[in-house]
Amino acid sequence: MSEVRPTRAEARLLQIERIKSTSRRLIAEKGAPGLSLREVAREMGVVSSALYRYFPTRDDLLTALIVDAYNDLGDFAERATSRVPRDDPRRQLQAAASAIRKWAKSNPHEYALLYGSPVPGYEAPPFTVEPAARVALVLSSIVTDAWRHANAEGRGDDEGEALRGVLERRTLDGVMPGVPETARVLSLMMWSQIFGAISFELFGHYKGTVRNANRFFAIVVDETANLVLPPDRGGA
Amino acid sequence: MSEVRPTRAEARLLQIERIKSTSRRLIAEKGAPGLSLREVAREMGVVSSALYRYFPTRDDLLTALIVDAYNDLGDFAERATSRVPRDDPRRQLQAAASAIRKWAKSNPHEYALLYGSPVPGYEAPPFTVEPAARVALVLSSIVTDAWRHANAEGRGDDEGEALRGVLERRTLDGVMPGVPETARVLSLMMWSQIFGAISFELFGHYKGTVRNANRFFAIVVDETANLVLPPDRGGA
DNA sequence: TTATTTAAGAGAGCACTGCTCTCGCAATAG
DNA sequence: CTATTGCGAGAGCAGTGCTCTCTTAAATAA
Repeated sequence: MSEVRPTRAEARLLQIERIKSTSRRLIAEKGAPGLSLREVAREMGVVSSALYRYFPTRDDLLTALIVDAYNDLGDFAERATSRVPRDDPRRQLQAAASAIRKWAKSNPHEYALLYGSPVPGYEAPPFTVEPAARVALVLSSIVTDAWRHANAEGRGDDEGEALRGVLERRTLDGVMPGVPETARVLSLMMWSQIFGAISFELFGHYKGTVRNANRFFAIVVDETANLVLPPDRGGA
Repeated sequence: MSEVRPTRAEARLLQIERIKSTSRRLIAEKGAPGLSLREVAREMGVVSSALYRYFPTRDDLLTALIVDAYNDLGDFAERATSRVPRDDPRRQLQAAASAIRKWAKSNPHEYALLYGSPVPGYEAPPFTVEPAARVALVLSSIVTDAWRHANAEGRGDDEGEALRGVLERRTLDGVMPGVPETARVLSLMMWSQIFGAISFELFGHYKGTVRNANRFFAIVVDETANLVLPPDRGGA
């Protein structure tokens, strides 16, 4: 009979989920900085102090939402990538980038929470790092796979030599094995380029200059793909 | 004798300047979202309601600070560019980009105010557009000058043909006359690339991947310069 | 100069915020 | 059955943006 009425632990998880979902709703309406615990409580028909049983502070609630959002975006990008055949890394990059942009445009306030100004004084807890890295992982593994299958070489090893010390070794050796140093550096560049373009579009900086944002973004992704992908031999 | 004691209009401008400078100081310490009118007033030894004689609302004060910051950044980038000989557009781009990055790292909270998440519900007043465009103008005129002096052609006109309709015509025709459509599009790409890289660095997204941010940024700028500058004929 | 209009700061007050604390009630554990 | 623990309610504190009224002083008009 412990199923008709939820046990205490179940009820707790359920309530946490309810808090997060109404918070997400309010953020979608008014943005994350304006999220008010009291309003969340009001929406739930509960008094504000009750929320502190679940999240000791407003920042903790925001952190939980950030982690969820990172995972949501990561899932979305992963699924979009996996729908493209592995032997077409260029189209995989396009799919991943488009998915990221689509997610951003569907969840602009959550995107701003992840990639906009960090809250001053807010230090991201360590457990947010891994979910945050998932999107970057999607992009970097496309590049890694492409190089693995191409068996090609970088732009010249003297250039690779000149890049010694630019990147952290330990983190990237595990993620992008066998990729020439040049392509690794350019992958990070691609990463910030994609998010930079999305942020500029979403935050209104393109107003007055870019007319067709879809096509502009496609060009941006294609150009950066030229930089990071191995030179194809005879392909289309 | 109307100089020992300032006239009313002078005193007003002086007080406005005092409000903005203490606001800037507080923003530098705690970030723009946490800026409190009451704290500004307290710091000035004045009661909070007095500030409303000068700025009808908190957003208006922030807008004034944003305009000042855009102009400050624009000046800074312009001066840095002008210190480089006109016949070396690559070094001009590097100088401009480095200046932007330096300004951002010296004024991180103001940078976040300009290029981070827009305040939800905050619509940038029209008079902020021109100061905001100044930095972009610095970059685009370097590219424009380079193409003018090179007298070169784009990457092929079929490609330029394919780009029809991507950009707004009127605004860009006045700013980048004589530059092939491809280079125009890539200039906007460079713009968002530079700011994307700076934002990622400043907002902590490179933690764990980029080790030497200075060198990484130099590489990013150099690579984007390859895209936007006309192919040089025989130069170093 | 005198009278009048105008600008500016002081201070009280309203509705809101995050957060703390105490108090009861109900579900769980021993 | 009793003791413990978890949770919601409610009051309260210090802070916020913003409005309103009152008083004083400066600029302007007569």
